[in-house]
This record gives sequence, structure tokens and C-alpha cells, in this order.
Amino acid sequence: MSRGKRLTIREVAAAAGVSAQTVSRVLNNRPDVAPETAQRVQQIISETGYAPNMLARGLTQGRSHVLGVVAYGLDYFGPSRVLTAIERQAAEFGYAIMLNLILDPAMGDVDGLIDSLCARQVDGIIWAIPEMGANRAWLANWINELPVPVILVGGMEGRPDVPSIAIDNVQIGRLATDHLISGGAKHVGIITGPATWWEAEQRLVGWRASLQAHGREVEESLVIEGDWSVSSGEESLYRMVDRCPEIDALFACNDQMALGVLHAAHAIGKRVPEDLSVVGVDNIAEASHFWPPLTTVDQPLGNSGELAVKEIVQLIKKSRQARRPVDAVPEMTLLKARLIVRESSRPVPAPDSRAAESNEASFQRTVLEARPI
Amino acid sequence: MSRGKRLTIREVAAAAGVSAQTVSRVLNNRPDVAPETAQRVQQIISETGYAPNMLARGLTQGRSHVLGVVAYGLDYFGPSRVLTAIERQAAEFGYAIMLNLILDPAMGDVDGLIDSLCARQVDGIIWAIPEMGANRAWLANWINELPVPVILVGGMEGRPDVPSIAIDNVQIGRLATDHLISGGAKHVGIITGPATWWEAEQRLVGWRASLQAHGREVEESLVIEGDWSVSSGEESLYRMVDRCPEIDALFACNDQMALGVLHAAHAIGKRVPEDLSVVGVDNIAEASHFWPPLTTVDQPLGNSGELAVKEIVQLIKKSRQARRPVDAVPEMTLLKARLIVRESSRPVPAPDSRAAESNEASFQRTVLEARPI
DNA sequence: CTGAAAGCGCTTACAG
DNA sequence: CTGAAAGCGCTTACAG
Repeated sequence: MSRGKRLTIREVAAAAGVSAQTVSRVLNNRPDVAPETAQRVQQIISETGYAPNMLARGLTQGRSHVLGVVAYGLDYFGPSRVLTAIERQAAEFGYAIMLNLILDPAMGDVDGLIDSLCARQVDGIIWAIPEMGANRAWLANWINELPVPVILVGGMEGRPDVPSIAIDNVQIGRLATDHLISGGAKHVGIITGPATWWEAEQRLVGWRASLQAHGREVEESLVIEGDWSVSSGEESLYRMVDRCPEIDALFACNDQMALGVLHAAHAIGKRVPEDLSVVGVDNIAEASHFWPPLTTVDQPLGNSGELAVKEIVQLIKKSRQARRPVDAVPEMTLLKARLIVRESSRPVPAPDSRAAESNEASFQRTVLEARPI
Repeated sequence: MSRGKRLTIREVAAAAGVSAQTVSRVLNNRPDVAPETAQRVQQIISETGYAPNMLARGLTQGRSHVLGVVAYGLDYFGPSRVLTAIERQAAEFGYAIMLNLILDPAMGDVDGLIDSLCARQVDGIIWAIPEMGANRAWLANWINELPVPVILVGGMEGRPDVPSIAIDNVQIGRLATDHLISGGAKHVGIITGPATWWEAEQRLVGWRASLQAHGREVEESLVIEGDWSVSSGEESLYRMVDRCPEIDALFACNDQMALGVLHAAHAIGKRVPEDLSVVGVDNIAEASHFWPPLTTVDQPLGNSGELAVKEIVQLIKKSRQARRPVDAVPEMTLLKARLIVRESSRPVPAPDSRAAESNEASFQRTVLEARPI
């Protein structure tokens, strides 16, 4: 309970009849204080509710115990989950979060943002902006020049020039498509996210890989670009049916677009899943209440946020021990997603060994080595 | 671009051949610097990418230019919109955001949180936790003892013991219910949010007020408590129909529950809106793609976040001028919501003057005076 | 085990 | 218009 005027360490020291020094020792749990002295000081501290000024502490210690977090699109499902996990894990480690939201993930002012975070003396930066186009090029080039460690959340598999925690989006595409094929689908279409998003791109790669693994022809006409919204899913199904009336399975790269597909299917009299199997991604709270309940891919978003914090805390520790910014070890931790089968997709007749295997392997951690770009 | 080792103001001063003092003047745009001197210093600053250490600046100025934000439930629609707006508006004012997410809005450790924020020397606190039970009592009692100004976002109308920005939830309930009655409904049910949430409570008050204003009997059996989730909406409709088979209109206190109602209605063969009119709250992105598209109430969430920042910045300014924490002026700014009519509700035959009026009045600002509790 | 001194990187008066 | 001094509230060596 901190009320009224702020106390300083000197005032506490005076009240306890010791030096500021000694109060500092007690505050920092140093062993070299006489038990009675420590107790007396503790007493005063809890009586007065004194709490040390973290600005001053930060200045002397050269660390703020603050993590900079740069994020985008809290209105989306993924980013809000990741941020929530980051905050919780950071709090557990005693770090506060300084939040910067950006309006446009493709924007150029990356360095301005980083500068401002550094000026505020954050101990590390978690960069949780979806990878789009070349919006990470700057970061990759400059990372070793920055005064603080940086870690990325999300991003493209196999390009780990910056330490990062990502979800295996290729696997997501494969998981969904394998399932649809196993359910007997002849023509599996895909509604992707915006082509600029690497996550969307990678899911498409997974779709292709799955078709090829099953010896299917990859029909490019069955690829339609959506924008993550319900309406884009809706429109995409209409276009898809125009292009290929025999379409009998669809992988929508998020649940909102899948919802649009369900509506459109209903509108044109296609039964789900009898005539059309549908799989989404995200497992939003509503997904199990769609009509029919949606088969979807559940991503370990919370885990990725937690891991990002754990990693950055490690990096911070290393930098401090080395007494200088340590070179970034460019490794990527890749997390696996898992399929959740509901009623929007035709059941798999034989036990689907691939899907089962992937399910077991969910939340598995893979570290990729760096490789030159 | 801040790379490598950090510069200090002394180094910049040395490079420019002036005192640290003068560099400080340039940094703070003070008028009393010779133009050529200023220019030379500026030059060095941009060449080196020097940025002053905000911790040090904060320590000397007694202000951090950081706003503490305490929020809950980023997974929900409202909170994430409010937070986004807060961040943007704060950035515009040159404030950084220190984010604290809480797990349980009813939790008791309010003062621990506030203390930690104060220890970090935030200049003000935005408290964006939904009002539940007595979770604001502590704040209301202690607000004038805190070393920094606090402002609440959300909360109950008519109990403005702490400065707050809120949305008129009574009006929301009235707006929805008026619309349903005007559409010819005989029996208007309500699915509320959890009874502990004041927002839910207030919407229920609005429902009652509307019924009474129309000379209708208030049937308490038509009140069912939901938990904001789709499934609770679904189950609630079944229970509602059991209780009152003639039910022909339903106000679901958020869009997710309204979605559940739509599904349940479909399942039991009730046509929407012919047999059952449905209105939700929030206007989530999916609402216009529900089947049928959902009539709902749109809240000015972004506005409330922006206003909160503007107000807290004012309060900070006042406190600084007074050179001490200023007593909180307990006034509440109440924002109006607006109805969005779509196809889930039966059309209003005569022009609905009430709804129209409310629409015009949307986003209107009302300041209530304090009154003793 | 404890304290006096110096310093973290700035800014605020105070001189000139 | 400019600089030397003092101080913001802590902690880090350094003595004792």
C-alpha cells in the first residue's frame, strides 16, 4: 500500500538507524547483514510500505527488468493469445512488459521503434509481428548491433537468422490436408491467408507437400487467396465451386474463413461434410459451435509466448555475464500443432496413423541450426 | 539506429565541444541556445544516433512518461479493442504503456499491483478491469492516497467515486429491448452475462426499464444467466423455450451468446426472425456473417480507451502543476452505444423514433457529477 | 557486519 | 547564451 508522498531509502535508513547502504542490502537479500539489523529494517519497510524506485535501481544496475514487446493485431486470435502468455510468463520472472502495438506490420519504422525501446532501457525485446514480405530484413541485419537481445515470435521455418520461436505452419498445412485426403477427398482446395503473410505461405507449402506425398496432382486452380475474414471465406467457396464443381474438401487457413465456407456451402446446398469436408485453423472458442462443429488445427500459441520469454531471459542473463551484448545464436524453436477432429470433415475410415502421430508430437520442440541465407 | 555500446550525454557533449548541459538544452528544445551551437549538437546527435537514457531522465524529472495499464481478458472482444485504443492514443502523446494483465478480475491483490506500478514510477494508471462484485471498493477508498492519478475504464453508471470512462450499459439494454418490442415482440427474453459483472447487470436494468416504459409486464422467468460463451447462449434458448414456449424475441447480452441462440433456434426449428427475433451486443466482425446476419449493439470501445488516455494525461498535468497528487474529481464520462439493425430481428413497422434518436446520440458524452455512496 | 564515497546519466537551479 | 555544481534515488566497490 503506497500512499501519499514517496519514501526514499535514506528515510527508511534514518528510521531504522542504519545507513542507506544497509537498507539496500536488506532489500536485495544480501547475506551480509546481522539478523537483528535485517529484521529491524524489514519491519520499517513493511510498516511504511516502502518500495524502491525502480528507475533509480535501473540506472545503477544497468538493467530495468522491463521487456519490450512489439505486437500487431490484438483483434486477431493468435496475437492476443501470444501476448497474454508473454505477459504472464514475464510477470512470473519479475519482468514488466512495455507494450508497443504497430498499425501496419509491413511498416518501415522498425528502427525508430527499437530505438525508443532501447532509450527506455528495456532489457530485451520480443518481436511478435507476423513475418510479411521483407519486414524482418532490417532486424536480421542489425540484430548484432543492438544493445539488447531480441527474439522473434512466429516467422518462417528454415530461415533462422534471428533467434525465434515459431509454430510449424508447413506441418499445419500438411496435417489438415492429410486428414482431408484420408477422409476420401478427391479434390482438396485451399483458401490461404494474404500472400504477403509468411504463415499463410507456409500453410500453402504444407498443402502442396501433402498432396504430393499422396501422389495427387497439385491443382493450382484450387488455391484461392483469402484475407482471414469470414466474408473472404464465403466468397472463396463460390469462386472455388465455379472453378471446380467437383470440389469435395477445403482447407481454410483460419477458422473465420472456414465459417464463411460453411455459410456459403449451406447457401448453395452443399452438405458439410457429406458433399464438402472443411478444416480450419486456430480452434477459436466458437469453432465447436459452428454448424457443423468445425474440424480445425490447434496451435500452441500460449507455449510460443512463454518460450519467447524464457529464451529472452536466458539471453539477457548471458549478455550480463559477458558484460556486453552477446552475438545472437540464430536458432529457431519450432512448435508442432495438432488436429482437432469434429464434424465438418468426413471421418477417416482406417486409423489415420499420420494424424495420430502428429497429435502425439504436438507441442514438440525442434531446434534448427542456423544456415546462411 | 542505436547500435553497440550506449552513448552518454557527456560523450555527445565532448564531441560537440560543449557541456552536457547544453546538449541537454538542445535535447529538450530549450530556446536559450545559440543557433549554431544547437545545430552542431543536433548534427552529432543524428550522426551518432544518440538517445537519452529515459531512466535517468525520469529520475531527475520525477516523471517516467510511462502509463500503467491494468487489463483483463484480452481474449474477449471488448478488452482487446480498448487496449489497442489506449496504446495508440498513448503513443500519440509520447507515453509508453506498461501492461499488467490479471488472471482473475475478482482478485484481491489490487494494492500489490498498484504498488508495483508505482515503484516503477508510472505517471498514471488506467484501470481497465470490468467491475465485478466489490473489486473496485479498494480503489475507491484509496485513490486519494495514491501517489499517481488513476482512471477507470468501464464500470457502473451512477457510482462515480473514481474518475471513469464508461459505456452506458443501461442504454444498451434499452436500445435492444425497445427495438425488439417495436418489431412486435410479445415476449422478450434476455440472456445476461454473469451476474457478478456490473456490465451484465446494467444491461438487465435496461431490459427492465424498456419493458416498463412500454407498459409490459416484467417476467422474471425470461431472465437467464449466461457466461458470454456460445454454448451458454445455446443452452439458454432451450431452457427459455421450456419456460415459455411462446417466446418470440431474445436479447443476448453479447454476440457469442446470440450465435448460440441462432444455432439452437435452428436446431429446434424456430425461424429467425419470423418466429424469434434476436439481438446481440458487440458487433464482432463475424456478426454480419451469422445466419441470419445479426442485429446487434455497437459499443464505442475505442473511444473509451482514447478518452481514458486523454483524461489521465490531463490529470497528470494537473498533479505536476500542483506539485503534489491532486484529489481525484469523481466524475464519470458516459458514452452511448448504437443499434445496428440486420436480419436476425423482425423489422420495425413504423419508424422507430427511439432507436433513431439513440443512433444520433451515439458516442455522445455525458458527465455525471459525483454523489456520495 | 557496516558505513563513507563515488557514480549511474540525466536535469534543475545558480552563476556568469 | 553557456558552464560548474548539486542532486534525483539507488547500488557498487572500497574501507574498516
